[in-house]
Amino acid sequence: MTIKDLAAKTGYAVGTVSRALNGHPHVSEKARQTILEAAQESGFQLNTNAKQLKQHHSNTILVIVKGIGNELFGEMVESIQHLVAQTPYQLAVDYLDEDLNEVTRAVQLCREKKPLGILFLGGNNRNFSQAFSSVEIPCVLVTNNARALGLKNLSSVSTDDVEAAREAIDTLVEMGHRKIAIIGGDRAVSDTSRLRYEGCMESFARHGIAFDTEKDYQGVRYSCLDGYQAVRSLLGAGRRFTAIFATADVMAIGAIRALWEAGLRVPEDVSVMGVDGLPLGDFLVPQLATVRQNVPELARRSVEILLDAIENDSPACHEQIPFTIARRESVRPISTQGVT
Amino acid sequence: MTIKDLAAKTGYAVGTVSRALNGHPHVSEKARQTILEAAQESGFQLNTNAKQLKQHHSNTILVIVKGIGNELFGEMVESIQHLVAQTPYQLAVDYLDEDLNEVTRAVQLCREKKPLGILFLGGNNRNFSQAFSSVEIPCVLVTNNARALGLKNLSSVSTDDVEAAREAIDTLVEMGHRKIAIIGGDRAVSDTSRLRYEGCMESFARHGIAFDTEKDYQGVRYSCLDGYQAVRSLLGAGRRFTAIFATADVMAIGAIRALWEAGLRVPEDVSVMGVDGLPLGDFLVPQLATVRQNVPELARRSVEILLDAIENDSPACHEQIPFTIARRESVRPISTQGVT
DNA sequence: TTGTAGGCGTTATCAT
DNA sequence: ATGATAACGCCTACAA
Repeated sequence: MTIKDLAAKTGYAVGTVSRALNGHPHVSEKARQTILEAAQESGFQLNTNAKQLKQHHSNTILVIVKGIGNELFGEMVESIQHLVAQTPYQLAVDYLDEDLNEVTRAVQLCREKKPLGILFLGGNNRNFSQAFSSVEIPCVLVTNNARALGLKNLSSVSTDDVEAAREAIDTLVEMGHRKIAIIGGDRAVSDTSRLRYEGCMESFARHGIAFDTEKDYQGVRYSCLDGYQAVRSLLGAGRRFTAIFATADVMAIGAIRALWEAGLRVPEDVSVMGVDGLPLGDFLVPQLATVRQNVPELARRSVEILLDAIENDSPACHEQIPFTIARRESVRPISTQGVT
Repeated sequence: MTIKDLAAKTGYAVGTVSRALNGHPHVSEKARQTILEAAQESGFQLNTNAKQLKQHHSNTILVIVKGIGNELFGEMVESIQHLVAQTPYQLAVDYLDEDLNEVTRAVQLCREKKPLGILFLGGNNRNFSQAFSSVEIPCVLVTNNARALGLKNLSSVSTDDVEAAREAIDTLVEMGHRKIAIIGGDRAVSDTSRLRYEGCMESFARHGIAFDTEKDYQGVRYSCLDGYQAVRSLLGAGRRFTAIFATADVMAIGAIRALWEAGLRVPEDVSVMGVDGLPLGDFLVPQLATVRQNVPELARRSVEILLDAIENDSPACHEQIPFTIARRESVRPISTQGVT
């Protein structure tokens, strides 16, 4: 069943059928009716390949999600769908494995889908500096700050990672903690991990707290298991602390379990704070203290900035969205004395 | 940059270039070298639209995942990728919202990608009985038993939901529990929910335990929040029980939180068992008892059955993969006396 | 408003 | 082994 068959069936020419099907102007109401009806009845659908092959641009906004399994991105996609549904544009979502190159993928999808703009959910600055030059449509990188890249068509909307980590540590310090261990990502690989590490160091410096990165920073992957193992190696190495800052909620969850197995209670013996604000954290016992990213706002500004760039050719800009520190049950104030 | 440009550049004809690029036979070693090199150098990539438009079948195996956010499927996709990587076939993964129709999508993707076969991760039997007839390639539905549908080209690999639920309840009963509440899905909507409910009832019947579905079965959605709310309404309605069986781990997590807020400890006051075997469950305090689905095996058999159907035209078959009951910290035996 | 025809980039079928 | 050429299904000028 092709557009030709539909043409034959309705007595119109393929051109008219195409126009009717795509809601283009210059089609009589009668023709539109007849054609749409026939299409409906026969279950006809346009062949995307032929369509995209021919079209020089669609009216699609593309979302490239890096890393399925990242719950935060799941929420964000929902928000984005909501927002874009209120515009004349279509949304296409593409999920990519964590370890694949999102920019390479974008280049490919640009040729295939010819989107109006791209929203990257997650990504690595290095990939952008290497391969982004051949992307010419406006894009927004969500989650990372891309200002330093200085790319003309790449905006960014992110949480201030340095500030977020600094405030997390500030909070713990305010509560009386001075011996804090950090479970983060690999700073050599992930921009975010590096920035969060820097934020931690700033806070330590301001408070005159010594921190032994070699011994009290664990650079691991973002998973429960890695958080669990990180705490075990800290404890195994004889490190002692009254608080742990994990730069992702999932790592914090693993950390809590490892502490529990070692006979340490949260928050009685050790306070634990994560980052992200996963919905799951609200249901844990104890509820997980966290640096909560403002997902709806990240989504809203990303879409706004992208649309503005598409419609008004606005130049790239870089925004940071405020976060909030959620002091939940997994942290508690301690007297500065009682350090283990 | 098209295949024509490459032809001009290398001095060969487009036909030769196409063959070389696709690894087809009847291309001289010299031509292959020259062309591949030129393609490499200029970063040329085939246009998927044109390719798929022309091809009458690809060598792709398609995976349609229904419901991002389902961690179990994430694991399964990984296993599948591993397995298919050892075959000459390519894998394409398509993610679909929970509430969209996976069969409609399959029909569309068949026209677009012309895959050799499809693996459905999750799906609704009703959708299959309605719209599957126009799919003609071999398919495997993973997670649901599709035997009853009697479709010639649809196999299935699943966990026996009736049996799984029955054994879960059996386990709780063996531990001395007789007052058990159930948090499940909507039996009118989900096949799986209905079967698990039946399994529970079978176990109750065998043990001569009365169960008041109206009051002690909560049909909700599969989320932490729904599990949480379900327990609150149970308690609010004055229901008392020594154990809860939640037909998904995420609901169990929410349930535990609600119990905790009501001053009930797990497992001291109430035992909780889930279904799925999410990796996360291992890191909770208490570790979540669960009916653990055998994900690697589900993946392995699904792929094997699909390949067998593709390569040998084997008829559809329906397998159940054994599960295991993981008695973890969230359940405990009680004396039959001490019912709250 | 409607019809006609050329071409999008590729594969595949012919010859050569 | 290689080259020419006709589709694939659709969009889009342009002509009517």
